[in-house]
Amino acid sequence: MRVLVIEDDDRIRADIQAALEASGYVVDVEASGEEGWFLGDTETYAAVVLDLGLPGMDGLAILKRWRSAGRAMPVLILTARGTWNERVEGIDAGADDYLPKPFHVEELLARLRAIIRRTGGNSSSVITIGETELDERQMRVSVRGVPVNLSPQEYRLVSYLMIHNGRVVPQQELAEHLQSVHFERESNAVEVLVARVRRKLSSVLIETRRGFGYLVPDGKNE
Amino acid sequence: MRVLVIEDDDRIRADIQAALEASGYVVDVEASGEEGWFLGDTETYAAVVLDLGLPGMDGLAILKRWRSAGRAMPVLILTARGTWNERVEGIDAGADDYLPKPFHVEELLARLRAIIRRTGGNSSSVITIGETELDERQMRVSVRGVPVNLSPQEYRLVSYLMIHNGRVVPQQELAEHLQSVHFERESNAVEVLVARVRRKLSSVLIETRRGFGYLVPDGKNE
DNA sequence: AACGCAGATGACAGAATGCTGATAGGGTGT
DNA sequence: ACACCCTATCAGCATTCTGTCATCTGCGTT
Repeated sequence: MRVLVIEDDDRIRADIQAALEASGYVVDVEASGEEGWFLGDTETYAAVVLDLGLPGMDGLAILKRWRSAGRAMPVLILTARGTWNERVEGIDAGADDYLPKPFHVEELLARLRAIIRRTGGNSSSVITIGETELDERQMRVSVRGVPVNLSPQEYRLVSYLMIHNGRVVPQQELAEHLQSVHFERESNAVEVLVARVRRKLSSVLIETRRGFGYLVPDGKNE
Repeated sequence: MRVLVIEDDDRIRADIQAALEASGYVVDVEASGEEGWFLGDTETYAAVVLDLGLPGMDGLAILKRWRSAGRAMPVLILTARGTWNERVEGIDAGADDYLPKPFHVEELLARLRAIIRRTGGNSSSVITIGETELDERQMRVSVRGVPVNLSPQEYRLVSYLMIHNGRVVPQQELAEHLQSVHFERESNAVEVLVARVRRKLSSVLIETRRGFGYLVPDGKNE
């Protein structure tokens, strides 16, 4: 389950990212409104957490541009100004829910789950690439219909790569997403992880792009 | 049987809550319209008691949003203004019954029983997964037809997992739902609870997703 | 063909996670 | 006051996870 977070406050953004990742989401974060808009316009997300008080392009403007371009993913709006008017404005612009700051991360998680469920995030939570299937709701990976027992880190790796299928993901990015505080210097933890996953999946799902990163090929010609 | 009460008057709310709990319902109370809407939208209730004269989001607006989002639980409307017009409006918005203030708690109980009975015959109150059966109306869990004696906490755990079957539920979320507030990561209460439930059910209903949470697999019938 | 280096693999140990039985405090009904 | 059930906590145990190291492998360049 991939979620986009657009929030300029470093602290809040980090908090949200940590909480979402702890809940098993794959998180893209963005501080700038422009970059955020671009990502939401071009990538596919299960949901978006959108701050209204952004420098540059305003949150509401972003939302309106998405909606008028036909992007229908559920959007949860954050704002410091908790006025009723603003809430109405947000809903009118096409927001699915609204959360005034300050908020508890737990509430953010609950509301996010709610809007994802409401917009049918259930049905579209299975990604199939070749013989490998990823069920995000059950957090389960199967090859030829047989469930594979993956450790948390292994699952995160596979889901991240499969969700970003068709794109070369740099090792650096993977390492950051796996966020294990431990690796500092020249660690080959990612490589070890990839090896473990490959053995368990016994398939050619993950390709190596020497010098660049890893790639799960596009699943669109099936 | 879980019931949601949305009413801003403290006195009335407390009265209703006391009466309902005395009748064996599990009651969530909420004074704010927004929070109430959110709960009704995200949680599962056997019925809702909804006051119309709420500050913030109006009762009718709440009801309409639920209905247009497909939430079908029976709703009993309360109002101080006992006009015929308003009654029609409420019914149009999707209310199942209407009770003008002031009222006797006995009448509230009777009408609540009535609308629950009326809409409760539907199949959605029984969930079967494998050999395990959850009857939400009777708040009873059976394995191979044999009723299992569960404590309140145990029942909440099982019902929550079964209602959310097919989805990995994080320990954190479970702990919150069991709403014993003093949960930190320093407690393994959830694990203990799961262990007890497993022993009582003597079945493999609840799977562990190490590092993520617990999962009751899909029952293929939803 | 040789070489250098990014990546792959196997082994290992400390850490993390979950399970279980025992215990005790709290609440309820008698 | 007493007995009983429920439930939170603790401690110990078993298992799994995961980063690191040492050592290969093989790709791509020279």
